[in-house]
Amino acid sequence: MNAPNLSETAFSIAAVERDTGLAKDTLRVWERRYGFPSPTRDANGERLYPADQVEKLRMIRRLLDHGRRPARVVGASIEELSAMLDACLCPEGGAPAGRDDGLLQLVRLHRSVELAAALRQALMKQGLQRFVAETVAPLAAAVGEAWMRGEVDVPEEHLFTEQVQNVLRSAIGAHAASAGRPRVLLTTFPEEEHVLGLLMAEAMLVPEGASCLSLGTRTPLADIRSAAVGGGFDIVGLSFSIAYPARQAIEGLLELRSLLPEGIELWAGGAAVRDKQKRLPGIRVVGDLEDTMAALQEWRARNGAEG
Amino acid sequence: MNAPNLSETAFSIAAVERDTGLAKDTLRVWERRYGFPSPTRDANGERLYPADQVEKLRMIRRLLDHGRRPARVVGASIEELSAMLDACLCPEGGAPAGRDDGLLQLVRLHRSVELAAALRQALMKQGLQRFVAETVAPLAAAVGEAWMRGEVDVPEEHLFTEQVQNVLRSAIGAHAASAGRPRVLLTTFPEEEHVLGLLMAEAMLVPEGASCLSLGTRTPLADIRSAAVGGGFDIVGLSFSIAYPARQAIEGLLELRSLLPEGIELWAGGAAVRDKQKRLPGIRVVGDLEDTMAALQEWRARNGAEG
DNA sequence: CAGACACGTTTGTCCTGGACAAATCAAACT
DNA sequence: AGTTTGATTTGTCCAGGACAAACGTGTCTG
Repeated sequence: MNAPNLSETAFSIAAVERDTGLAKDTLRVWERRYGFPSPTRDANGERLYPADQVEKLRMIRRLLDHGRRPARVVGASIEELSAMLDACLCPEGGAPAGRDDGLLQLVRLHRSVELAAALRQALMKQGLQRFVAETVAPLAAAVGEAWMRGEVDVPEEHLFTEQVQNVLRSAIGAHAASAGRPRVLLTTFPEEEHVLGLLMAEAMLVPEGASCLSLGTRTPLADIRSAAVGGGFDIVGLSFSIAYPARQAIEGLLELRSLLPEGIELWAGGAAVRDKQKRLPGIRVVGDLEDTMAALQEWRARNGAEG
Repeated sequence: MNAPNLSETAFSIAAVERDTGLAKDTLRVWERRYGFPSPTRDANGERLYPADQVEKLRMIRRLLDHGRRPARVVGASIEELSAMLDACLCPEGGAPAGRDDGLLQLVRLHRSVELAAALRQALMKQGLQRFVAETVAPLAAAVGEAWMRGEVDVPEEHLFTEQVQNVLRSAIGAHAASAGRPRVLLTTFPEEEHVLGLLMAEAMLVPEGASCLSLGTRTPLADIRSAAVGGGFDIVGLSFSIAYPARQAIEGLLELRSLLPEGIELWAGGAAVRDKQKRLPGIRVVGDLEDTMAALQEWRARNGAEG
């Protein structure tokens, strides 16, 4: 009695917007067009979404992030959605997690203390760069896949991000602040809030003697420009998660490119820009973490003689 | 020519919502009622907000966060708004920044390397808890004030947050993971993305032997509940920045209180809930960082004998 | 056969103008 | 001084229409 039955609680349209990330307008227009969701109404005629419909909406959201289109997923049954989520992932490799299954299990089971210990141990054993490339990146991919499947939820994803952040920030901070070149400014666009990509990039570059400054996530374009120009940076690095719309990434990158002086390079990495190099003239698309190192070598080859 | 004149750029209603935190509905209803903002229209009849109006909206937003009411601020001139902002801040202490002026200057001037060094030095000198209470918290307040006055902008605020985060996460990570009581789960509500409050709380509690787990920001209510229950936590701690609407904080806290079993305490801290204790029965409002320690002592007095 | 172009469809976001409940303020009252 | 009552302010919700950008598909070309 103290804990209300979750199956009976219902959510306002504002609550659903924040829990699913679907705009109020979108929720209303789906109802009009597809007949789903079909919320009840309170005494004042306002929508009340039952918990199971909210859950279904969250599954739909995940499928949309993977490129499905609404007409094919809004209105499908729970079972069909579940099947689609499986189909989204299976073809891309039978056992994608591999040796990191242990860590993924720790995330799943909320074993935060053990997770932190295991991460630190791996860091000690591998060194920062290999730790990022061989442990953190695959684990992040595995968590992302499990998230897509609905096997991990918000708290697990947060737990994972927090623990990795703790370890990486400590490790990066342990390096003496370098005055070396290139000077790299790292951040994301205003709609992107995933920070791990930035930290992984920083962790790869700092041991090489580059001088990195991360502004964290969600920096407006104009502010990226002024920070880069005012701070005397050689390179601006942007990170994009898989949820970031590719179209928006390209548009934003081209605009930023036109804002920046030619002397400052623009690098972009992450799932949203992979394989988009040809549509991004004047921008260095960094395919993966190893490619980051290659890009750094190239920069030094270009600028070493003159700089 | 290469850099478009900022005074000529204009923003869509969605961009203004993102930059000011004012909902689209609110922007439209203000225009209808107060005649401000008064955006132009594009070829398609959609609102286009000039940059100076967006700037004014940001000032208005700051005043609303400080308790002013819309009728008195929407429609005032820039000069009047500026005067109100000064009046908001001056009475609360002539020289609020004091000894941290030096650090604030480093933030203002983007001296990231010096800032990081100064923070680490202060940490070494003061120890973690005093560092948080005497250096980080006043500096955060000073940055917040400067933000309110418009003297610092997005990049400075990000720079500050990142550097403090680096130092605090390193320091917290340096403590051996404790198995002690109480076990505290720290996070924020979905609309709140400021993380420093959580880190400061964690930095105060961990040296006392409490066992803290931070889930980071933006955790849905239902997930807070399941993480708290499943993880065997004694206390759930929520952090609210000054920008968080007090009404929404109270509503959310009461709802979460009803979701949590009685055995788990609920603590709330931050500007948005200060002095709201009487409206929050069953919830411990933590006034400031010292009060966090007091609350911890109280918990141990209550639970030490039996637990 | 890869890639560029044109065309119909899908889809998210914006619009107007009305409505109302919750929050707040002001005044009268124990 | 604190509480109750009534008037006003204010944010959010609703309906239903509109449209441009994104997308899928088929066609043509080198």
